[in-house]
Amino acid sequence: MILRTHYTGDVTPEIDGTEVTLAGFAHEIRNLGGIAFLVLRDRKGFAQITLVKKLVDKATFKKVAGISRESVVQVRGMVKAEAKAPGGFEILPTEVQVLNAAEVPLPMDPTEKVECELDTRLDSRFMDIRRPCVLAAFEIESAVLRVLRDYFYRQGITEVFTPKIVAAATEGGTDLFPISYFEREAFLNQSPQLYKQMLMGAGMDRVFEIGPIFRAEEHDTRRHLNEAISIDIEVSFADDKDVMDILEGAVVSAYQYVAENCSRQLAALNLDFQVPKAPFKRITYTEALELAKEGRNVPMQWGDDLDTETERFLGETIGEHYFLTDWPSSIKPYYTLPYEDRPEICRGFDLMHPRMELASGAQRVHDHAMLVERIRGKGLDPSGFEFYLKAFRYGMPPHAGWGLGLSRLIMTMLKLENIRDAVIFPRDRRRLVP
RNA sequence: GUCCGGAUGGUGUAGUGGCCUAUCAUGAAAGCCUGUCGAGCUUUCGACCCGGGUCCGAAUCCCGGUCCGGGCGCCA
Repeated sequence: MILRTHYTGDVTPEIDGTEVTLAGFAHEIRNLGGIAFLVLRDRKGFAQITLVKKLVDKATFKKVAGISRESVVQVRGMVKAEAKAPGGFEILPTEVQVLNAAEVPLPMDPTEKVECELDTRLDSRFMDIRRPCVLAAFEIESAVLRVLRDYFYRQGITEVFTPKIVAAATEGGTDLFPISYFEREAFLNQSPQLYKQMLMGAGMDRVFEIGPIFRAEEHDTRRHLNEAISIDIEVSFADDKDVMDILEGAVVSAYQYVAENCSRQLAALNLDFQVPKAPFKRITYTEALELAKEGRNVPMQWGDDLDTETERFLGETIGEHYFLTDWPSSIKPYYTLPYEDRPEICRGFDLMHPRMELASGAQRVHDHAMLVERIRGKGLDPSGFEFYLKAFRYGMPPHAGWGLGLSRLIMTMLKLENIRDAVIFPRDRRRLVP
């Protein structure tokens, strides 16, 4: 049996006289002597429970006055429209139950009277998420996932899951987490890349996956974590330009849906929310390098990866989402297809937000011989990729795809300072608990 | 990994060799109070990251460690 009839957010002055049962947390208790107020909080807002000493029995008044903050309470009572109360209504209780008392002192203050450091918040994340502005980000994340799935299904893309426990440690340069797999060593996968490409060879034609990726890099920044959720797609008989259109559409749909459906959460975050306009600017790597050289006077060679400072400069200069295209083949992975007439550049692209990279993708190499050659060219041994290469020998359609970091999308969308604010239980170099 | 900064009640902070028996806010405990909405008022409680050193004297200076924040690097 559900222990509430209404969420606080569903109660309005218009239902004056209705009996409701609310359940949630004791946000604050203010006892003024002859009158006491209990503010009950649930995920949709607050409700003021008003106890007038003369009107409620002595035991109830005393019990409410003694409730510790953040205890779980259930309140049955009458809705009364009341201009003096926050939200224009209050609840006159007939019954107040403490379902589970909270210990004191609290590990942090969910009412936000006192600031709290991120590390302290993460140590008590369950309590941190009781704060409306923290909860709002995760509710928006859920909305984004919902609309993206919807967007993919509308385009006839099939949702799949690929393994997170893998044998290959030879995919590329990044560090993998080794794990013990019965009598063998295995690894946590850093990307579904090879698997979603194999599914193109399987004739699934268009697939997407939303799932975790693991990177053992010892990076230590506000925009990297060692466990992240990646939104990946792969599309057959499509090129880089086609999947860039899909990516741009995905990002705009996400913003659009949030703007239309998450006003309460956006208000909790106090955001001035703008939906980006498609089409996004597309500039080539070479153009970006020129722009950076002109604007910043920093020695950068063609073929260097763009450093953080250059990325930031480009972001400030362009000021909105943009694609960086036509990268040097040397700094993109082996599966990125080089231009036929100019093999020094390739059909790889990054989707950039002014603050950081959000996604990267490419038209892929689908020719077996070229793929083997490209793997060798990166100093890797093709024999380690046999399970993958096999799919390229029996009919592999031309294909393209991308991977988008969910938390970075949310972080930039909601102007969060730290990626840890966009992940419920983040995993970084130091944090393994909770 | 590296550079810079930091660690003081449950939480957030003040403090730059003696004035620290450590500031303020929040919190907690007790009391007063009938319209609070960060309620108000009174009383009380609660802290110098760990180890070593310098000094008559260390929260404060030095060394080592641990942890944290920010920048960069790394991030096929």
